[in-house]
Amino acid sequence: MINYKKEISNLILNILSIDENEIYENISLIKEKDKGDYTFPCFTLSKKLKKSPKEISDYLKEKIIIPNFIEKIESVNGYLNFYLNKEELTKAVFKEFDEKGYDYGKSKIGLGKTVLIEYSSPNIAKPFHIGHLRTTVIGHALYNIYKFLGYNTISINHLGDYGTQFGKLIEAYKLWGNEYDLENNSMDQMVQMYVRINKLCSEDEQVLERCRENFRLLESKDKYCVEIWNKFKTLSMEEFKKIYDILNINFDSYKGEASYASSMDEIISKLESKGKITESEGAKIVNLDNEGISTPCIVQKANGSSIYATRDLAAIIYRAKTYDYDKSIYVTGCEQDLHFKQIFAVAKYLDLDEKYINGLTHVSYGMYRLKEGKMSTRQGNFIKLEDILNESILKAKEIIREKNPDLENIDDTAKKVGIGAVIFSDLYNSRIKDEVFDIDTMLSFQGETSPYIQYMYVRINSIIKKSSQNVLLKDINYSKLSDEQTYSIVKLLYNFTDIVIDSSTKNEPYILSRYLIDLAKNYSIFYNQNKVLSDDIDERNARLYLINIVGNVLKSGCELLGIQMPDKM
RNA sequence: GCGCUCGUAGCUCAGCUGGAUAGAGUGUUUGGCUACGAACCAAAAGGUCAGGGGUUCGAAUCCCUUCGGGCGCACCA
Repeated sequence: MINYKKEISNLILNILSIDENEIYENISLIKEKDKGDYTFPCFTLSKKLKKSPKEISDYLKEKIIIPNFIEKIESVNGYLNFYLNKEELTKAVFKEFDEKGYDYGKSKIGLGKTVLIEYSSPNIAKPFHIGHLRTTVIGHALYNIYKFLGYNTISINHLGDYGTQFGKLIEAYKLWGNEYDLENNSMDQMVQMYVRINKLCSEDEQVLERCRENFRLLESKDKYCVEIWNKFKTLSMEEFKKIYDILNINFDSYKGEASYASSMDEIISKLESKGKITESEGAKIVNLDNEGISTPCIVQKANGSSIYATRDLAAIIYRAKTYDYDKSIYVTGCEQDLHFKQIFAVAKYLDLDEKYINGLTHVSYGMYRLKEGKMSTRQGNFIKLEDILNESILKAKEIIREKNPDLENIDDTAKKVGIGAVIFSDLYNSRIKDEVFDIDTMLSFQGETSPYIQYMYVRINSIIKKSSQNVLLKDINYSKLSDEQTYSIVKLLYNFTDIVIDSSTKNEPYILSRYLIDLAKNYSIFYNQNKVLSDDIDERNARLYLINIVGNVLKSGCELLGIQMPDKM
């Protein structure tokens, strides 16, 4: 479709010989109503041209020859405001939809580029709690978004299947293995063991030492330790699969931390050959003062076993070789900010192509906190995600029973609505904000929520169904689409791709979430003021075509967020 | 103590690569279902953009500073 910003900047460039970028960057969308669509503020040119902003904008208004896609230009107090030709814009949007259908909005800007997204990455033998929701839904949304833009996208579940925590579990199993029935309710049992051993560790330093030793044994392939480790791993994966099935998520790779441990020696020797390693209290560390990071990075523990930083470094090398990535995104909580700063800095010393270093991106997000305080698996203080999801589905079911008792396949719909609400509530704000976990907000189905969007979608659906018409582009009489509500919708539809691109460059799904609310809201206003199935055939056709595009964008947008669209609700 | 980060309406948050009168939702008050679904729409009230200073034609947005919250700071991940 036509790029208005670019076209408008060309119009100005034809008159003034000024750096193209300076013009282009200054052109922006107008937020206020009735002031036009795009504006070019002339203030920055004022000094350069030694004229007042108003003189410049007046001059430009006189000089610019108005092309077809512009309706009019106004000069207001130094702002040069452009009003688009509504019919031309509507035609462009409709034509695009006619050509692409459900693929409307898809882009090819990512073609030939590979993006890795590491997300979710739960820890084996620990419950999938509400704190894992953010990485999971943000990562999944980004995965879909990059894919939509044409990137070769690979999702990686970097399972937390290694580390001292397993030494702890092994120790717990040694001590009390016969007290727990791991065959039934395995996750709950494992968690109880984990909480119990952590309590003991905090009371008795010697127990903690034994746990570290267990992990060292595991890493050196001690048969007994490996056996227990595998047992925990298998049981945990079954549990995680249940969650991923509910959320409809698959990963391209489940390669966990353990698989990188064997590369530790290679990393250490490479760093040593560069003279980057120093010993401190028996451990091997990399000093990062030169990188502006005052905390050094430990790459090998005093007892010789590996540490997560080393395994993450090994993963970088592996992924560079295996995937030849252009961008490698890590979706984790902000408490790991320092960790990623450190390993991204150390990675510079590993002889990797600069492309791989520059592509490393940490996408961090704020903490979920409980009203009662911080969540901690170690202390057994957490909310299971599964419980939240089930509660939300149940609530959706109740509301459907009340509002639409005759609906068929209630279960399937309740799932789409209930799960959607949980996902959406997590994707509606910028990542960095801390969130106090509030079940009522999360399970709210009114206002700025996914059920709102879904509701608009199903209403569109039933109108289209009732019309039993398939309107063709050639039958559209554009003069029937000249009202303000329609134009607001058309402009939003035009912006869809830009919104998705913006979400990807900022790695912020909320930009898309808010756009979908905006579109749904504008549709609702339109719906309340205009009868779609009008007696005027032209009007009816035009409106049917319009709302069909709205429905498609709402659906594909929601699917990008990982939210499924019901046909009825 | 040092580093990172956040502070906008009663509450939850947009707006932050500077641009026109700071916006939503929710809650409160009020109005609207015999048009295509009221999980909706309309209206009212609600603001010292944490405080102070600076840069600028112009600051919620950039810089400095104070205060307050969160996170991190060596063998957990």
